[in-house]
Amino acid sequence: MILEKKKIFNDFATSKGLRSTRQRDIILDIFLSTHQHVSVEELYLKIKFSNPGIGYATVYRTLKLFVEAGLAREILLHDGQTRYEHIVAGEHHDHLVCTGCNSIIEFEDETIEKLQNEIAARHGFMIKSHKMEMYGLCAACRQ
Amino acid sequence: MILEKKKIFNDFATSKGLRSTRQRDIILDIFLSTHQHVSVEELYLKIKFSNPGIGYATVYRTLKLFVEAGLAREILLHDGQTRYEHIVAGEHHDHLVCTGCNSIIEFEDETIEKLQNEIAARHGFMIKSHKMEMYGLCAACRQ
DNA sequence: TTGCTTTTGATATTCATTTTCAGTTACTGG
DNA sequence: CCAGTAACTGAAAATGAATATCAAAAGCAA
Ligand SMILES: [Mn+2]
Ligand SMILES: [Mn+2]
Ligand SMILES: [Zn+2]
Ligand SMILES: [Zn+2]
Repeated sequence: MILEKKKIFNDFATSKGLRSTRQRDIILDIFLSTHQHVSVEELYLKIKFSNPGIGYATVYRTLKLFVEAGLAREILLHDGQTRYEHIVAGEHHDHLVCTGCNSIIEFEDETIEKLQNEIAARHGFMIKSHKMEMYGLCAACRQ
Repeated sequence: MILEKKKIFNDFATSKGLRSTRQRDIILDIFLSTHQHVSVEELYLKIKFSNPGIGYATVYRTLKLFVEAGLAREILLHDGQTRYEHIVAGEHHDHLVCTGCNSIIEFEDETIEKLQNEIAARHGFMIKSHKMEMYGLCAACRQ
């Protein structure tokens, strides 16, 4: 799994003529070791802990490369922090975001995805990406 | 329609103990005269034109009041600008956003809304709001 | 190694939005 | 109608996430 993702990134880097650097390896390792929906800040702090030398800008730059490489997806919720999550091949999900405890529930719904495509088709629109988020209170936060 | 919205805001203001000010009246008038999806910047410039004295902060503050009053909805697309649109009672729509020409197509889909509620219910989640946007190219921009 | 190019990290900058605060204005009740 | 008081305003400063800058460092091909 992890080796596979590293290979994907290396192949991407090669095809783009990017150099192999210690920083990118470290950032990828640590990104792959995180759970879903890490903010840049969180990831930066985690990296900083074991690798104090790595700069903020490099983390930002590298995460964008992961997105380009198809390893990560950018998640913009309503807290002004960009988050990243792992892309699992052939899988897509959307989010229920609890405004009480900031937890995120993931869900998949084939029917909705299909309806989205129909709506787009009806308007002659070509979808490149979509976002669907529901904000509210999770079971625990409803007391 | 416009008078009705003004009444909604006045009632809201009264219920909250807010004072009636010239600035809020002007900003509401001009907001009501705009079309969908105005950015704060756009609205500010429009206001500035006829009322040079009104400050940026007041526009920001007042738009948030409109949201609270149920007159406006905040729209966060992915261009770093917060936009506001009019809320029409008993109506809800989502957006197709063209990344080519920045146009926005609105659509309603009862089935999707129903499915969203079912998903939320299944997770014991209480929805307060949701956002659904599809990004891509509109018919014109596909050439 | 050499030489060239990319990459990095510290720092400065940007840009939307929020906060601050002193002066102004709206309401209350006498 | 006025005075007192609390809310409101606008200019400017502050914030905070993200990006740009640029000199030094590192990767790579020969
Ligand atoms: Mn997710
Ligand atoms: Mn709309
Ligand atoms: Zn919760
Ligand atoms: Zn278009």
